[in-house]
Amino acid sequence: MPSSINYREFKLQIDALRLEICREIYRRNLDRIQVKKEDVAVARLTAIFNRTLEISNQVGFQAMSVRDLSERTNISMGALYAYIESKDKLLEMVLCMGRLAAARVMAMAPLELPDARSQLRWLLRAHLYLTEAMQPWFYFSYMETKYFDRDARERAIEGELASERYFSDCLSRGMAEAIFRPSDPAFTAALIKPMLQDWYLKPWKYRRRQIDVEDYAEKLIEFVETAVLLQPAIEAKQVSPP
Amino acid sequence: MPSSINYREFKLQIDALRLEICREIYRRNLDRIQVKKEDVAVARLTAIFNRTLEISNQVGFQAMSVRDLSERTNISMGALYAYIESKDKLLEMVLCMGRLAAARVMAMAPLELPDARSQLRWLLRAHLYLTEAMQPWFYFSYMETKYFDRDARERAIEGELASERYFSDCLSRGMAEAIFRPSDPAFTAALIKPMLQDWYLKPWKYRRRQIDVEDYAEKLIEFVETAVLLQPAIEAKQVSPP
DNA sequence: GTCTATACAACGATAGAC
DNA sequence: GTCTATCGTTGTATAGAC
Repeated sequence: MPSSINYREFKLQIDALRLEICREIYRRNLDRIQVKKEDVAVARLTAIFNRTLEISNQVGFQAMSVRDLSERTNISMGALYAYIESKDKLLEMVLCMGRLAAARVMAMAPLELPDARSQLRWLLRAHLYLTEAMQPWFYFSYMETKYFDRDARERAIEGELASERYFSDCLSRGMAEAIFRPSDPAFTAALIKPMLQDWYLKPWKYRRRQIDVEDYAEKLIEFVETAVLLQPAIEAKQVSPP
Repeated sequence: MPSSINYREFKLQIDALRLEICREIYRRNLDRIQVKKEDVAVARLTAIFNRTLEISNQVGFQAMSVRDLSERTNISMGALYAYIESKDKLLEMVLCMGRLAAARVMAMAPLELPDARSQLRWLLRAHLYLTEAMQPWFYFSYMETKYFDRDARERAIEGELASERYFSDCLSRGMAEAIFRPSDPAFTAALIKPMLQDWYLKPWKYRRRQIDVEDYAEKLIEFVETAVLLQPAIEAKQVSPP
């Protein structure tokens, strides 16, 4: 992935990735899934995952009955259980799908960025674009974490902390390069995280205000850089009133 | 409330407020509550509300069975229903409690603060202290909003937007006073909000790092002021490595 | 591989004794 | 004002016909 990213291109890569990942999940769970025709199974599994996120993000995973899921996917109760074994295992597979996607995207990072500032920009953009492309999954994961079993909950928390570490490392680097203001990098990273999460947690707010991912990315970068750079950009753009 | 606030004092005021508010909720719902001895009823209602938040924040409001609540409050199913009429009405009362508290606290704001900078500081502190003192309610309200009925959901969203308006107005004021950097005040306010919310949404993270409300308030104020002030404080404190 | 029909547990809520 | 016992409903999951 080039260091300057454009959402449209990014989205194409993600969409390709997703098909691949659903196929991988099917293969990983061959013992639990009764349906043996791979193409049939992968297609229906994908639909099942998407509907699960859809319904859960409206009424919650607990409140989503398997009957609901059966109706919305047009798969009968009996057939559905040939794919998912149980509601708990369904959750497990859905979570696995997002984790795989996130890992693959981070692996797309350019190995060396010239300085901490461009690295910070890349991190912010990549985070926003990924969570935009897979908004339902990230929203789901955030809102349902507390209902997960211990193992899944710990993985989710580890994910949160790991992504903070990317930022905290980048901030340390910028301080070492003497282009970032001295501060507590772990804490600053902890402040940046919720601003990134707001994008996928309250999509209604930004849709209403007609702000898209790229607008959000640009403005967030401006805000964070002003707080973090030793010499923030002088170009103080005058904003016209609404 | 003085313009410089201390959490300990703030907490005392909130605790007094809460008893008052539970009594008011009892009186508002006299027709629905079968128990007529006010002191008995208010005491038990308070316990019911607290346990409801406790259980819901672990397993979710939907998954909390009234039986669970009955066991944890040591009130039998029959008796419980003499207080709450239905699970839905219980939710309504719990939400009402928090809304009343938030409104009363905002009414505590000092009428005139000398400049936008001290107003911004007051707003940040008041928000953090209130949500710390009533963390279970704010966590609950955030996580359960999407399950509310239309009316309650709209109220919750209105609350979010209203609190953003406080910040956006303050930012506009600061720009007019020529002490804040020119920028889009609504968007900056939208970025500040999730940093405030992180405090009550991920208490585990800050407990783990031994950061209390006052630490958080101070550091957040520093971060926001650096991003927002035209001439940020020069005192770039060197942070000793951990 | 998919369907309909059904088993069994847990839910919100209420009746009636005390 | 509080309890125990019970109602009808809805949930997850499965059996067996096709």
